[in-house]
Amino acid sequence: MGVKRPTSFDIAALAGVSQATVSRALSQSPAVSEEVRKRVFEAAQQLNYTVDVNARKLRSKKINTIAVLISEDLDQDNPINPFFVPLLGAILKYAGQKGYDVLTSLQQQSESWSSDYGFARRADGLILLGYKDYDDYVRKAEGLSDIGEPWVVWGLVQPGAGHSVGSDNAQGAYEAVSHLIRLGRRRIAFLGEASSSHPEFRDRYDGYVRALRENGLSIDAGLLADCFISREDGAAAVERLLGCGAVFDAVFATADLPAIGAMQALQKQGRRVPQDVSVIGFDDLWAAACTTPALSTVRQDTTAAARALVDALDRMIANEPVEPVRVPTRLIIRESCGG
Amino acid sequence: MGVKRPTSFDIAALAGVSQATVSRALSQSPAVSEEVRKRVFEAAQQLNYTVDVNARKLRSKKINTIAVLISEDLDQDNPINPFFVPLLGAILKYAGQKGYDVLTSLQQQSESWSSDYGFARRADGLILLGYKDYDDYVRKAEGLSDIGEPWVVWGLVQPGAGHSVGSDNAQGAYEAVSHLIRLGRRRIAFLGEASSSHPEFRDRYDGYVRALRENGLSIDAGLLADCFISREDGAAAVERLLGCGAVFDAVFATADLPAIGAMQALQKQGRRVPQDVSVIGFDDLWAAACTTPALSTVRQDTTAAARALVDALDRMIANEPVEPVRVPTRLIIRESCGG
DNA sequence: TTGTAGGCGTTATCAA
DNA sequence: TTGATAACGCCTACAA
Repeated sequence: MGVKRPTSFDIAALAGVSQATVSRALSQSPAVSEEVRKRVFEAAQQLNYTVDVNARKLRSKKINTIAVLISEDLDQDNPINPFFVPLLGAILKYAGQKGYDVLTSLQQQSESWSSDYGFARRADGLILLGYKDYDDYVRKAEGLSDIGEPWVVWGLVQPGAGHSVGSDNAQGAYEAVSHLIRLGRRRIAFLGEASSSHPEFRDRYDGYVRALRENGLSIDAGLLADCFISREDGAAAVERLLGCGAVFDAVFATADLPAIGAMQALQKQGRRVPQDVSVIGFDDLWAAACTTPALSTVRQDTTAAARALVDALDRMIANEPVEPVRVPTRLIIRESCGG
Repeated sequence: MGVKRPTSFDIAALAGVSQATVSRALSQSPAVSEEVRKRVFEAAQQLNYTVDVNARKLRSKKINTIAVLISEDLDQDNPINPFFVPLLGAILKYAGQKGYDVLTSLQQQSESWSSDYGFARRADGLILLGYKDYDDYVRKAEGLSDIGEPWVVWGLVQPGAGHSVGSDNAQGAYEAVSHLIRLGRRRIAFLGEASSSHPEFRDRYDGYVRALRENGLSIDAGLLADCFISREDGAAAVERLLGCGAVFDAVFATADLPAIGAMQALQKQGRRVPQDVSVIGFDDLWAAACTTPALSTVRQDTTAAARALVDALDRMIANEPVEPVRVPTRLIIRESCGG
């Protein structure tokens, strides 16, 4: 209890060198002899010394910290997009390997990202996951760019915007829907939101359309069900479709949660999955393997995504040019689509 | 780009006061007139000024940061105990409300917690989630206590150890098993690990035993299946039981994941859940509502847990006495246990 | 290769 | 209530 923390001067005294040499030795400077370095390390170990990161950050202006801002509320009563979870995990892991500390913050309401993180010298750069309000997001992001604060956003792969990393949503959707068609499905419902305020979902819709077109199938507006990313949304969307008397033999949902809700609703209405209706989701949450039947889905590669995000941020921090990254997806076939 | 960051001296000049006054005004010191405070805030706003947190931490010795150390690897290929996820979320949320920054780290291997976080002045205190190796954990934790570093651990409610918060595991298990008995189940299999290196599971086992005893049922060693917390473990455990010809009409698993695996294995063997076998899990992961049948389970209250963890740490940081906390659980009845 | 000395941007201790 | 002034613990020219 109450151990007084040693400083680099204490180490210097013990090792019989100057404080500056201690600093150099501990920060791996090449300009220090092997013999001295060893003495310094021993002294440090003996006194249980560790560099005070705050003094270091203040003096060196290198923060060595990444902030991950999640724009949703994450807890038991108010869960976030569960896809962010493995993504956050992968970011923590990879950033840690690269020597970054990671500060994670749930963005409750409109705070100012730039003053809270950039100007406050809390982090070298920001990774943004999710955006409740797209316009608000854009405004804040511009604020970041204005002050030259490095940031990367997940999901929106905009041509020209260097600071974005996302899955190849159109291609992933295209492959999923093509697979359904190959299985003989012809009337494929789309569960999702095609509004412009969520470009990722828009891209998935485009992939859906392309797959249909290339196979000579037309888009039936009666098979498009607006739906966001909760299980309840998916169930409600299916019930709406059935209520309107829509006829379909497959469902493609833009996320796993609504896909699961859709399966549950179908089964409640006596439709068999996959015999009567095939279902494919998007994300590959771990729970996709827990449903009955197990859910086929388009897997987003969170490990690759995390690497791309952190690497991009790294380069921006180092003032190097950055290209947008499109992470490939992979179709995971389980039981829910048959075949 | 490259905007030069203003310092408190710039604010002082603009507001026509001394730098010290700026500091006092911005840190809500009572010793500053309303009129001056207002001028200072306006100047700060005008120059887009924010306190440099590193300088503040260095000088004040208050870090205002909590570190959450998760002793498991968290990503797509190597998922952690999914229960930690909403818990982490709730911690992020509550700690954020209390004004703490939260640093999260996946502990890959044996690092020294004390030097990395305490002595390095990275965080005021640590919250520990999970422990791969119990003995290693104990050793490191003792290292923390030796240097007077505040820390709280989730899960192990040890009498006497002030720094622990956990669910009331024994009571939760007791209620679940009692419910099964009330439903007429008599041969209740236990899926879990009763080893001493995981006291939480041990407590759940004790609850199981107490419920049986109080109802005049005896413990049948043939119904105890060793199993850790993955879905595969649960499925394997059930297959082992069936393979041995064990007869049972209910399964209580110490976590949701093995409970889900158990249900899948049972169904694959042609046993109906809940008609032939009732199943109850532990945790109430969100996926519990996605299975068929939906999984009954013992819910751990992550919101309350997060509050207890952060509050306890808070008090330890302030050098106040801390009691161990036992967070109540709640039995959630869905379809998998019948009735 | 090492030492000296100055400063990073605050907060805290004095006087005034 | 405010203003000088001295730390906080380290990094980094610059000089030796």
